[in-house]
Amino acid sequence: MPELPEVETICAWLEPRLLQRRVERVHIARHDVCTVWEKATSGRVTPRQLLKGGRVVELCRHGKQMALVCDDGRCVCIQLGMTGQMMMGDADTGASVKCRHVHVRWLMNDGTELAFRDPRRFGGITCLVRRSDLDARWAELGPDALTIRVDALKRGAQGSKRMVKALLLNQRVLAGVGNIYCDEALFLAGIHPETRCCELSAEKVTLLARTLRRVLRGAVRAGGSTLKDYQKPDGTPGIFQRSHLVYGRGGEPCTQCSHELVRAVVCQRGTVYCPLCQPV
DNA sequence: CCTGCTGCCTGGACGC
DNA sequence: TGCGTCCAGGCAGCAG
Repeated sequence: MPELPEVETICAWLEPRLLQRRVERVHIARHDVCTVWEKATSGRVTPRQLLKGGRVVELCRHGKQMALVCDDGRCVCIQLGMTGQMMMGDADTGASVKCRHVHVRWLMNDGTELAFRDPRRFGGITCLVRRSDLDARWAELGPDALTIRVDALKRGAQGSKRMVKALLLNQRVLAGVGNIYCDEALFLAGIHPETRCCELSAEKVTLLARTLRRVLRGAVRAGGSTLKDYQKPDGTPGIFQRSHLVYGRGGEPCTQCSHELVRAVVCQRGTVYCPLCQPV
């Protein structure tokens, strides 16, 4: 599932292939995956709202969201949800042509095609009219997790009785962390996922911020984690899944102490941790 | 403010 | 081979 490192990898791959290209045509196979920012559902989204005729001047990311920005300020903000993919290739022979669940295609003026595919449709596309709308949308999220600072994390944790896992997964506190990197960071920081935020020492919060940045940076370097659906826009996988220490390893021995890793449900999410290395 | 629950959605795994 | 069932989980919305 795409979290911050996967989206960052996708953006980095797409940027040189999209910048300065013009969107010649937009094909919308499913209108219901598209919404217009701060507009009540007033009919179907138009190709123009999806950047038709615009020149791409910027690709950016905040947390798990990515956006294409055109020279006239129009933007599309893309959330990949659980199973969303961006595919890019030749408009006639690229992989997306014969794929199911491709909901939107952008045909560029150089004969390439960008496609949004999302079998389970937990993701979606938001159209924005001005570049400043994108800033407004992203201002509702917390700071980007890749560069999270200790004081921002402290503010979220201070005096809060919620569990630290809930804190890390809350995109308004910290943007970009999902279930995988949450569990990985908590393991490496030696923090039990059910620890109440107010019980965390200042040292632990500092360690957690540093660990989050380290885990996410490492995952970006590895091109993200490919479990099932995620792939880079050219179809190649990431390799960070090989580095997972707890995620998907319930029942296996802990890499640090050999004790059996526990799988439990925390915050309604499947959660894996080491009961010895991550004491309550 | 917080937690916990539901619903959205498909594909893969598994049991029979 | 083909059913039925369960599970994965990001996020919005709602009740308590």
